[in-house]
Amino acid sequence: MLQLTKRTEYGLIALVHLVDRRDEFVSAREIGDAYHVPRRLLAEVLKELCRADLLLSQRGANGGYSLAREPENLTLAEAVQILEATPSAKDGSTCETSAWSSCDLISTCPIKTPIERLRAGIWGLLNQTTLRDLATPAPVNPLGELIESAQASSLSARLS
Amino acid sequence: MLQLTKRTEYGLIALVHLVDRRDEFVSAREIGDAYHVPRRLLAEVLKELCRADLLLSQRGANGGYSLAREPENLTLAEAVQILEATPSAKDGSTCETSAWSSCDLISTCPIKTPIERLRAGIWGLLNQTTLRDLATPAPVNPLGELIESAQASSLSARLS
DNA sequence: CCAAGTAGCACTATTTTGGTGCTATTTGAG
DNA sequence: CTCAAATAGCACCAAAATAGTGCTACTTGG
Repeated sequence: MLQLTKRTEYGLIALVHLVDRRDEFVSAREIGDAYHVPRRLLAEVLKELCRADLLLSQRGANGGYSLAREPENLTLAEAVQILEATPSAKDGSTCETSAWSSCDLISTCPIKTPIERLRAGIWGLLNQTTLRDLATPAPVNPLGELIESAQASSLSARLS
Repeated sequence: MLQLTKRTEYGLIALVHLVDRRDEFVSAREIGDAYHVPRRLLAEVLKELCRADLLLSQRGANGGYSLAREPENLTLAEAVQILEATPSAKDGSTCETSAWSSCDLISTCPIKTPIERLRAGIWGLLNQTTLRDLATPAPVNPLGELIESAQASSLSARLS
């Protein structure tokens, strides 16, 4: 099931924040304070991202988190897949068979139900968009174009 | 909050089903039976779509539902917005100020938080895709291209 | 040694979701 | 005229998901 939850929101905020601080370890406290996000919950999300090897962690004083990869080759698909994962579905085996994993979605890809096509489309968007795209305000990325079109069509929709 | 729920799934299934039955009234029973969807729940969803003027309804024997518009000019954005609407947020005033309405999303469109950009991107995709696109198996539509890219990238992801 | 961190897990209150019950109304057909 | 098959409109419930917190253990720089 596609869900963009607070966990995802906090996780993406943190990831974007870390883009500007490469080769540095940033604490959960700092990020939480910067965006007025519940510190403890954010910490929990960061731990998840760390377990999934999207982040590196440094324990102890002056510790914190840092991107484990260049923002250019970290797709939102990866991040969202981790952030939206149900805590119950963390056993690795059922993780891959969930409705949201790319594999079963694609393996049955003469797609049947409409919602599966829609999910696949959104998945494609997430796969095309990197953390760099998300962090860059310029509209020269997949997200940018789709945001443009959202603007246009919503404007016409307001007139109906 | 973006959520693709069962309601949305059932609603989209029904809408697609109705594409092939223009100028005809199809009962909730028929659709429910055809896709093994709980009849009562589907009926509830169809009523919602009807209240939102996406469907026309005919009461009484031989009654049912029919598309109120050509599939070409019914965007998924509209459908999803209605189907995902919380029953509590059905008061029309707060409906427009929810995080998911296009208007407030766009009005503040020097977008701030990452998740808002992401939501706008998904919204753009939904705005570009019509019910016709969803009903058409051919990949000559926005969804199709993104599904292609989902296939490609998931394949490469499997190798990592 | 200690303060500031992360690691890990369990737990709770609230909200959301999926689904059902019930009654009223409409309408075509026998 | 009556009945069966529909939609219309609520209200309701159980189960699941979500957001958030508590607590303890471990690590590490100063």
